[in-house]
Amino acid sequence: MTPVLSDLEETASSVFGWDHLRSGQRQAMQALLEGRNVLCVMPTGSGKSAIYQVPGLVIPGVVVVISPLIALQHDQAEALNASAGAGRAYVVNSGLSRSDTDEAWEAAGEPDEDRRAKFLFLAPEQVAKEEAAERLRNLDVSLLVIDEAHCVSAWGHDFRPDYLQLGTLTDSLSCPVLALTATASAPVQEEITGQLHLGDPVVLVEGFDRPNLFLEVVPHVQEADKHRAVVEQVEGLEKPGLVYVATRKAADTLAEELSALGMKAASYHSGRRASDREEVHEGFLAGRLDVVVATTAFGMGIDKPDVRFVVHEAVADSLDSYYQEIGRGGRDGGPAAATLHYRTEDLSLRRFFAAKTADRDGLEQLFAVLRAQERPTDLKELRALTGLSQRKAAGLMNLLEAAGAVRAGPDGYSAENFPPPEAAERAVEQARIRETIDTSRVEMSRRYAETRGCRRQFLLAYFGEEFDGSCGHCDNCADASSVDCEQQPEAEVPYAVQSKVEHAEWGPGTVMSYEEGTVTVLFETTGYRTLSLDLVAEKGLLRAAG
DNA sequence: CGTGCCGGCATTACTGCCGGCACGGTGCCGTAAT
Repeated sequence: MTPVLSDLEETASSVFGWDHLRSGQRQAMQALLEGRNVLCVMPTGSGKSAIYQVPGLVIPGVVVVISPLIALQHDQAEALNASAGAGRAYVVNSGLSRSDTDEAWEAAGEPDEDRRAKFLFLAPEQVAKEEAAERLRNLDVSLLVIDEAHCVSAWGHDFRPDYLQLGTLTDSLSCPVLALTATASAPVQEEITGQLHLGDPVVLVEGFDRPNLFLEVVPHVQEADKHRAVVEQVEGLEKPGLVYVATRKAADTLAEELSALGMKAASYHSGRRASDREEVHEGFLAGRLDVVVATTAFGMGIDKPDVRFVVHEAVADSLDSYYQEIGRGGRDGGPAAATLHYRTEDLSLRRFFAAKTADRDGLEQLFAVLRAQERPTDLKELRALTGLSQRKAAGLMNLLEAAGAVRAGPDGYSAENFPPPEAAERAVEQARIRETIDTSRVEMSRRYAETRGCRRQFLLAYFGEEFDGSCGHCDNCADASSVDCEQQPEAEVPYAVQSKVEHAEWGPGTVMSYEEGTVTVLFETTGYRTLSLDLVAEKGLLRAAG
């Protein structure tokens, strides 16, 4: 018997104690019951997890959740195991003993529905292993969930290449797929659904605007002055709050300084011991800390309502990251400050991190080995033949695939008919395109920091949302002498926002926003570019496309 | 690309300045040494 909406509401109420489901949650669950793939872009704290937890209990089979951090997986599994009737939840990762791992897989494969594990949490690196993929294919999987799905786009290209291998997994399972994230601009949404092979997905996006965040940018010339300003601001602000810095060392130093001033401050970054990180995380959530000074490592899994400020001592690498980070402020709806202390020099570190150097020899070697195979070959076999690590092999293969030099099929990869040097060259070109795009994302951070217009309007335009007039709640709007905080008149807009255009040199792109006589377009191969509207009109630089 | 640390040197002060150079962010995994 096919479950219906009333079954979901009944389960939500009896198991989790939620008396009614929000409309977004209901729509997503309904679509999953109909067997559709779903991408949900909804703020943290809006009950995203319910979207898989409730249907998971209603539909027979196992819910497989791909989640980026093991610590997060444990928290989620524990929470599920703590609610009576929620079914058993297991995690599988490298930290488990052989017997614990076997126990989890056996519980998930248990034929008796009543005794079967309902939830299985894994990192993408687990499912990239052929052994685990095989085990998954043999399970009765009711739903595949990709949690924190923006990681596909943010990390898949280099840091954690196994994220881009998840498309193979979605292809091999016949269940619906649910991708969840709190923040994703339109191009990031497209990349998620594309990379995960979500054919014809239902995309549910909830409003991005956070009107209670006061957006502010404070420009500085000298590093020392900027640092002093951060310390002074944080000292004066209502606690608790977060400070984001660019380096581990800066996190430690600033946390010490703030502590010396009498604040309960701690640093958080990946260089600290796991136990210390856990203590900081817990301490912040429990209200034992006033301030956490952190690198980008801190954030996922932080759902604390009363964060009163998110101060940045350096620009973020993109507005996607920035919005994610400031979005941790003011979740209770109360006022919160989102202040960026800005120096143009800080952009160089972000550009440095955006730089990618592809391993041409490695690409050529991997491609040559694949081309010598007579039948499709999976990554495990190719690793055995080349001696490459999983991470390295996956990274190279992602580039070759993006370059169209290899094809992924159900039984593995096959090489197109290119000479290896040409395949490598095309893949190197893909890495170059990626670098250009990432650098242009840094450039959008710069434009946000330097805009004299309404910052809320700028941010929302970046995320593809229209916003009429000025917000009255950013530094530029609050400043009466500010030159321009008004919406551009509609008449001056030659192409609609989100419409497709084409540039003679830069190829196809999507119109993102208009500001102060310019138009910003996201081009597929060169990233964000801002053009003067006068020049566009005069030289006919853009034309409407498909 | 920019920062900050280091050694060297000049200084005539228990400091200051300069040039050169290393380093900089996110987390899985699995294996080896304790």
